Amino acid sequence: MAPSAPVVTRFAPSPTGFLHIGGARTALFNWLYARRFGGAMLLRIEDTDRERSTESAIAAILDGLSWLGLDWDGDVVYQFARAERHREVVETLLATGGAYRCYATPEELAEMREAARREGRPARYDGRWRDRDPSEAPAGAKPAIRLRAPQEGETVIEDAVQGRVVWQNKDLDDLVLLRSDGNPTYMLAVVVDDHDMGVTQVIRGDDHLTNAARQAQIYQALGWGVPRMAHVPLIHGPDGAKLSKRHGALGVDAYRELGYLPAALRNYLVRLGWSHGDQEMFSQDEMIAAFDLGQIGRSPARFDFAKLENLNGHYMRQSDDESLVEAIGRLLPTLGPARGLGPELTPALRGMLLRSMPGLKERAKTLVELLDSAYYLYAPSPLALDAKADSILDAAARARLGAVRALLAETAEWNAAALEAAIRAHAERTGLKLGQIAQPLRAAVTGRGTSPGLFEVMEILGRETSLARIDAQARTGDTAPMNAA
RNA sequence: GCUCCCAUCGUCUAGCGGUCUAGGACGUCGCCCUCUCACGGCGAAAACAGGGGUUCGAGUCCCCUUGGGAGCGCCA
Repeated sequence: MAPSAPVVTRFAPSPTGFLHIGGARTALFNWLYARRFGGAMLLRIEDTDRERSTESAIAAILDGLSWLGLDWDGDVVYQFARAERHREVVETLLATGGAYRCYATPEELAEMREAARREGRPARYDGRWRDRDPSEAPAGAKPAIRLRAPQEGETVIEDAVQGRVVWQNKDLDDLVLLRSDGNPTYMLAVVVDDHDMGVTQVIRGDDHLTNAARQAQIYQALGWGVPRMAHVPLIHGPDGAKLSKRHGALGVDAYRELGYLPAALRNYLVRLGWSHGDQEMFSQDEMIAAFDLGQIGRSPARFDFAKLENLNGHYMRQSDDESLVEAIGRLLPTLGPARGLGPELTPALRGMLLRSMPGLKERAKTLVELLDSAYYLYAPSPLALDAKADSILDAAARARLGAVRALLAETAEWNAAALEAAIRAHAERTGLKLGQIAQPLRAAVTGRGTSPGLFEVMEILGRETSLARIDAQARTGDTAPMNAA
């Protein structure tokens, strides 16, 4: 259903850490909904917790959104900067009787909760200052300001995802709007900011569902309209438990370093909790055209790396060679050192990578795998053999290598077609299977048991390097195979 | 403990009372292709949590049980 008024959504992370995967999906949903209906997505940083908010977290969130390709409209709103306005709103509430001063001490509050729990009652503030005369206020004590919430009737949220959710007002207590130190609480700040920013549709994690009820009461006290709500189930780890750092609660920057493409992550995320019939693959435009709140599921989804990898492989195969080489280049500062590579691609390596990319990208699921599978292009000399290559190169294989070496050296044209023709002819002559010759050659030339097509590899490596590597393995007896150091 | 939410293959999901002997995707397992590994193609195993209702008819609606999850701060 298309909203009647212009749509305004917002993504409102608190900058106490990186942009995690659940936040990324929430941002994506907000972004898609705004784009779908020609509206705007605003970005608000909820930095009212001065202790835990950091500049680096803000930077990480902004970077993460940009990397994912999610842009926001207008300037970033910083919630802390709006504290004055929040206090002003509380003043009006105090004036109309919608709020009152509460002098209960933290000790009293703790006692209240403990007693409630002991007696099996819901833990809530008992309203002891709700109707007390201000003259009874302890001298010099700074009060917190609480909402005078309705005590009868019910509070209802018509949620686009969860449906109609009802709370009995007797189960909800008088929440704090302004702390005794004069700072606004989150509950108040969200309401005022969403209202002032003209937010028409709130889309957020369903850990906020119960907050929605309390916020609705604030809206009502203020005489403001409540925005439409959509509470999206959280993402769980593979074990069904809450996402932890071990399995998926990584920052989006970590996914970047793991070698995932933004397009793949977007596609994976959009299908986590949302569906459009049987469609699995979505270009950015397709997502926007198809997205709506009604197709979001109500049950939590588990994060599955295997599916993300599959999707990533798909998007890599789809990518043009040039952009994959660029993507590897951007990852080199973090991936290079461990692989004996500098922070930048040398022109020579870049060239070989580009020529090899059609064969390479077919076989890798991530950019990291892509770089590792190209090992033979940048391997230092002497080439290290992995276990598989080592086992392929037994005495018989090395002997065959010797025979093939001379024949390869004689081929006039060093290109894939000519090399293949020469080897095939040799196989036919000797009655060997192609694999009996190709596998030892592959092991000698790449140091691995698997690689892109052998003849393309040899063409790109060039005559000199290829023959040198074959020589290193063909000579038996006096030269031991080099094992990975 | 209290309040609220949820429940289809291992995983993501389609299904919005009859077209469901439940469909797709990932993963898994076979086979084909093949110089290896991938890709691709073909095929297989794999689910409506349990119990009551409602209805001519229930995966689809209602209730209970069980099992998950979230929230219960002068955190956000």
